[in-house]
Amino acid sequence: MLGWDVLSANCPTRQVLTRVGDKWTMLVVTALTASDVLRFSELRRRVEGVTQKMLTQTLRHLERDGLVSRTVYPTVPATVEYRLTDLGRELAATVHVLRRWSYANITQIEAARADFDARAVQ
Amino acid sequence: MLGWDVLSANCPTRQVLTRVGDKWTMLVVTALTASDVLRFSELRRRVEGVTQKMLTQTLRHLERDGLVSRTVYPTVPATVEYRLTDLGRELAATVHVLRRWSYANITQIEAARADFDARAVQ
DNA sequence: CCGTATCCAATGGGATACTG
DNA sequence: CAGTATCCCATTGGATACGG
Repeated sequence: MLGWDVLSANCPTRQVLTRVGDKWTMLVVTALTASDVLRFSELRRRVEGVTQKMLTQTLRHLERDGLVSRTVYPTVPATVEYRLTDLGRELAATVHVLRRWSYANITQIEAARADFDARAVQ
Repeated sequence: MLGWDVLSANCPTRQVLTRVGDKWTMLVVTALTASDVLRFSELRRRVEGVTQKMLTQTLRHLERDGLVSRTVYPTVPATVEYRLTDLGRELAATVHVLRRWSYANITQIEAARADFDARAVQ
């Protein structure tokens, strides 16, 4: 298949948007962008609010999709490092743009909401 | 507040990622990017699989955030047009990049998954 | 045609406890 | 330290019916 179309119900590219869209993916990618390599516990500290379960799940998904690589060192206790792959860094670049856009426009968005809600009361 | 940080638990910019991340937002934005202006029923046909309820909800959220404008013509039955605002088009540009990236890399991602799953069986 | 309202099933995701 | 395994609640979102 050469021409993908995300608007088609069963286009596999929808899965990418689904993955990117789940609660912690973009935040984990953002944290990894800033630090090159991070251990599990560091990642957990940086992504405020994420639970151990969800961080593990998010990292597994990213690893499965080839976006993050996982390196285990046989120390006691175990040391595990996570970093973005080349493919992951490409995604990170997009996420970065979205994040910058959010920073630049969140004020305008909140103003729009306030305006919308004010009209709705009438 | 000047320095936002999406990694902070209660940074309002997280809401942007939440909004972008819900199931139909990026698809609706994509459809609107391609067509400039669309009626509700046209939008519903283009975004395969979306239900009336979810399309309405997604459009309301986008409208509330100032990303989509809604125009009602007092015909019988009602005619309603949706289009991206200037702010919405900025978001659309980012979504567009993400979509292109998905098209370019979905094959590689699926290969990575197959590889990951094959190893997991061992 | 373009919604709103309701009900309900499925999924997502948090809390907690336990292991190498 | 870095997981895995449950349990369970909250939210998402689909199906259906109805209204302007």
